[in-house]
Amino acid sequence: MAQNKVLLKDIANSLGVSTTLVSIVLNGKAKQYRIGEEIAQKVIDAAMTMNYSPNLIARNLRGGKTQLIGLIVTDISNPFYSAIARIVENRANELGYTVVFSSSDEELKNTKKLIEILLSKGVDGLIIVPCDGSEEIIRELHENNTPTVLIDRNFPNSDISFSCLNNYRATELATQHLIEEGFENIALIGYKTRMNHILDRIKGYEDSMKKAGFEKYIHVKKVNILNPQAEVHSALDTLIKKKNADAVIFLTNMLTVAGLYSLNEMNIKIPNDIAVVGFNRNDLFNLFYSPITFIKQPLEIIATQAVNTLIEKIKNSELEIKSMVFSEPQLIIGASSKKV
Amino acid sequence: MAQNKVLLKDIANSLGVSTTLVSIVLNGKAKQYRIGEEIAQKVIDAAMTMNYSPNLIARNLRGGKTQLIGLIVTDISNPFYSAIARIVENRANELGYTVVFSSSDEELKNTKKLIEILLSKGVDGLIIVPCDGSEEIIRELHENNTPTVLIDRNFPNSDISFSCLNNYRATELATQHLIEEGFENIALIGYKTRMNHILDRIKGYEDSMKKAGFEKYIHVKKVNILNPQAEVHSALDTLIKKKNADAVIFLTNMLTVAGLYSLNEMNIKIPNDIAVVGFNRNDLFNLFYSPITFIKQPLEIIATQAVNTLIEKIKNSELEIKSMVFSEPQLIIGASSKKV
DNA sequence: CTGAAAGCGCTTACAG
DNA sequence: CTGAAAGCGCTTACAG
Repeated sequence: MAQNKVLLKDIANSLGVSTTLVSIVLNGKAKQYRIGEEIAQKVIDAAMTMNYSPNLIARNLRGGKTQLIGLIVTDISNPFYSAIARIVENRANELGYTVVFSSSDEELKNTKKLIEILLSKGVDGLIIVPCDGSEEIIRELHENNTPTVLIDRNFPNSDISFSCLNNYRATELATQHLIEEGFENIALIGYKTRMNHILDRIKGYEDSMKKAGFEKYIHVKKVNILNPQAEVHSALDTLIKKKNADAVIFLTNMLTVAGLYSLNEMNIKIPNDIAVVGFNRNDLFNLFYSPITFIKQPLEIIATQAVNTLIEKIKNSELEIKSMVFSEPQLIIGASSKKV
Repeated sequence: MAQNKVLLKDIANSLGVSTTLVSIVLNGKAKQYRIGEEIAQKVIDAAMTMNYSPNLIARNLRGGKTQLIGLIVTDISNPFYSAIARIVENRANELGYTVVFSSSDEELKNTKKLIEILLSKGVDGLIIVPCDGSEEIIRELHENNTPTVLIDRNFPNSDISFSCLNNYRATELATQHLIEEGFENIALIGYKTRMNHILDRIKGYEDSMKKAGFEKYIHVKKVNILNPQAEVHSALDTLIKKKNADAVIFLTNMLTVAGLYSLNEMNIKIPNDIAVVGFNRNDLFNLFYSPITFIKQPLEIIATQAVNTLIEKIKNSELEIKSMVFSEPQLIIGASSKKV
């Protein structure tokens, strides 16, 4: 790399000392090795004036660490994941790490390939939003002692650390709120998937409906996670026209946006014709003609926690660190879920 | 790094040949060095079965490349930049590269630090959204022969390659459209900056106003790029109440969103009280009660072009590749700019 | 056609 | 207190 031409050797030569000495001083181990104060200071000054910056590649070769962590999300251009990415970046930087990101598009084969690529680039560990079917390959990672933390989604009955939302509680909050507002025929739109985060959200809804005695109104529509627009549209059409739903909960940010497009198109008014609860904050929700009630995830906590756990694992590879954190959701109430 | 314990040496030993031989074969230089076909095949087979994957760190130390490129945006959680990041990622992957991203928050000192970090991680080149005041340090990069391409913004009178929008044309389109619709007192809200992309956008507007004989209606408000909300609010207040503006053009995505929040708060109706043209696509614009007319950037082209140029530079470091591309904007017309 | 050896820039036992 | 030397895993002249 064209830059950073100043080497340890250069500053050693200029001072007439060994590179060992310089390396020790610059790594802050002068005291430990009882290096003379004056000479230590001279080294530090020289490094400053010569604008020395160490070649991390070389340093890593020797120690086996790159201070690089890999982040695999499903799509970095999804605002939910880019918000997470930003927090991961900030926290990683604070701890001296740099982030390599990549998008799996919810595909197992992409996830597999990205893991391989990131490992060959020498990342010290991985933060992964796992896609459907990825449990096996992620377990292998874990068994190979590659520090790994799941984010946003988790595998139940697994030893892999994760940081995600208390998903059951999220829909419980939403459903109970709608019931309190006087809605009864409350429907739900989620994804077709075996992933736990969605299943938990569905369960939180179903249990709340049952508890209120609304079993008969339980309607769960599952759409394809890739390109949901068309299926969301027909699901809404059925729910409104056939099932007489008076409220609908969307299980993700993308589903909520897709739903709002459809409702606008169908000329269905919120909350007069149907009440809406969405997932994850979005400027759109606040500025919509009927501000959308939504489940807010504590992203800052979720993402920071994931990074903290990962780096703890990286630094203490001999320890079996197992951190499973569910963070609490919050319901932000707007006009979209108010009875009129 | 727990994985990939298989070394070049291991496969050399298992075959009773030298690491040199293995290295050559695995780098596809068997023909070039006229290695025996059978032995070459044996090496390849062994590498496969032993699941060898090279230590890129070591390879890079030797003077090779990391196939890693750095992307510095101002904020990865800004939907505009995360959209770019995704396209950069896709194109880079297609070409065998992986992306390390980071956010500068428009701060020169962050940009500087990030460049240093990314270089010390061994990236082969950089794609940068330059912030105000960063011309000097980026020129240094360029002079040090670090492959560098600017994206979204450019420096005029500079030899640094870039891929960005034809910014002058963007506001020319917007202003002419508003004028054709019958608006006259058209204001503009941009950032306080010396950066060229904003200056060009201002100029495109001013020239169009002059050409239409509306010099007297030229109002350019510049707000602080960090935390623009409060300043946008007071700018709009002045423009509407003091200057009687009948239309306003926002120069970025974030400014447009901030403007919509303010207009809602002030209970100003679009387009009845004021017409609006925004910048960059956003679900919000489409779903707003009065769908927002906006300038659409050909992001796919802009980002792909940046990656192509960067990788061309990386691969042909002896060539002086200078690629300066302005892509054409498109005006997507909604209800927000229609005369009522 | 193939191998021994040097070297990338750094860190860290090991001596003294 | 300080330095000579080995080694991290790989590539690439240089020999033969």
